[in-house]
Amino acid sequence: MTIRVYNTLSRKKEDFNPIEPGKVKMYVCGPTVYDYCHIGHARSVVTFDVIARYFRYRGFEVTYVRNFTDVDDKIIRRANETGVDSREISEKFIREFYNDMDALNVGRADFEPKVTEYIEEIKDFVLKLIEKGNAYQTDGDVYYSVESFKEYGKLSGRKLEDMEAGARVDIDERKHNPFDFALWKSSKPGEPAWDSPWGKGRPGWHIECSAMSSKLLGETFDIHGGGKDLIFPHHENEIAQSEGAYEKPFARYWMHNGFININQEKMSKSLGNFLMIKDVLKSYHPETIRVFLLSNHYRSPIDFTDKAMDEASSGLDKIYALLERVETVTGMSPNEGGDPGKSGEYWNRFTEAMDDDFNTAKAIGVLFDAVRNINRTLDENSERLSDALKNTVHSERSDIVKMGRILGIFTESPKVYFEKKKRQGLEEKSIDPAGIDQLVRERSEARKAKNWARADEIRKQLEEMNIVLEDRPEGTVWRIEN
RNA sequence: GGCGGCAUAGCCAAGUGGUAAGGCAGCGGUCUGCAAAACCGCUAUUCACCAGUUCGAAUCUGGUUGCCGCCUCCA
Repeated sequence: MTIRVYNTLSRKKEDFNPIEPGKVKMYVCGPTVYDYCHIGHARSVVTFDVIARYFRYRGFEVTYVRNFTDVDDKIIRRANETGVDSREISEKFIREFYNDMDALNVGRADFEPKVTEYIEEIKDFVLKLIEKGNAYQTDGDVYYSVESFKEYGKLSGRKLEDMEAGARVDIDERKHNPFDFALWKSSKPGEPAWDSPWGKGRPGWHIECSAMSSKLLGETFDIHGGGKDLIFPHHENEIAQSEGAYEKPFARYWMHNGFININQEKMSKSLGNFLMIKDVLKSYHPETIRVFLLSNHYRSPIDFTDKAMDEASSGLDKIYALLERVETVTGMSPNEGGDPGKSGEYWNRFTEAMDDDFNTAKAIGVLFDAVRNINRTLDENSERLSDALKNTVHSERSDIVKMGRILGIFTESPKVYFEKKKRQGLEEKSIDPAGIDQLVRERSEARKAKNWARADEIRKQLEEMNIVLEDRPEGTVWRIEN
């Protein structure tokens, strides 16, 4: 079974055929580090994290590159606004990026290049484009001539003529065509600058990805990804640069993730509704965020709402509860299972879903099917679980754990997961757990004495505090409702 | 103005020619002192609307309506 990938370039799903059999080389545009990461960054990074994980589990040798843009107008602007050195700003927000992404259990890419580390390569690239007649110098700036690349617009489906009609483009007399873009920008005093044949300056926005990808992955590589908004102009311009310079296809498959809305509104500066990852993490378990993100197909828009997050949270609780149940009933240790050699029915269905353009939404449906099936088996055999059924349960649980490894969830033991969740809920609602425990003890005494009236009274009292009790054979446990 | 996307039950959502996954919520049941959790059953003869292609369409074609994105260095 081959993996199918939706290619923005052809606007179709295609069979994935790597350049080198068994190897995947992918480049994903990372953040410009001038602020904290918002939930939209999380979607992009988590999406491609899962894709890279899945390729690896499917036996591919993956080389994954995700860059940091650490020289950029926005960083400089932030530096000017705050009086902080631009280098300090970029370093700070790279640290913050790692804080957020580590929390979200995002794996590191194989290469995480920064623009400032590739200045020489970038200058060479610009020189090459000038030599080939794709770029021209004017004052201390170098521009790419879009008219020199006859396929300009092939990714975004635009034509230069069409765009000129209604677009609002800055009129710059020095440009041959309004859509020409900067490869190298001369610097003002105090701005980050490097010596170059064109004077002191810095790279333009698009050139870094062309330069770094060719250095790390080659002139042609398999997958190039990023957010939908990057299709134009960023990725269009990368194609113009790289194919202009090397005269061969740049990336074979272009993958773009959709956007996140907040309560049906686009995140925007004017609305001031940018939702930062670090803030979402205050209210929700990181795996809840992953489940939320992966519950929709990566190309569809998704709407971030408290309700959607609560639903994701309930779903995750249900699965962790099942894992805990299996652990209790069969004595299977928390991290046991996930044997890659063995594959059960659910695992097979899961890979079918993932093979189809990484359909994590469908894959999560399979996950819930597996959960229900194990619960059913355990319910129907609550008296005694035969060895044969025990093996079935083990195998199905093993499938679930394997799926979790791809999706980047179930990394905690159920016990720790529920404890963490409880702690977070207590903090948010400022509830004192000792008081709850006291009431629960009192209720247990009442129950022992068959004083049901008192027991129910306490249950009711706790219910009003959003505390739900569960009387299990081994004792009463409580949890906070969302 | 140009380009593109989307419209599936109360809500979220998968499904690109073969007769509607899954989750949340709701109702009924099993279990329970009562609950909770779990499980079982029920909840879209129907996929925005109209026409067409086809033995057969949510899925393809044309049109209509509605929503959204990009064309502003916002993932």
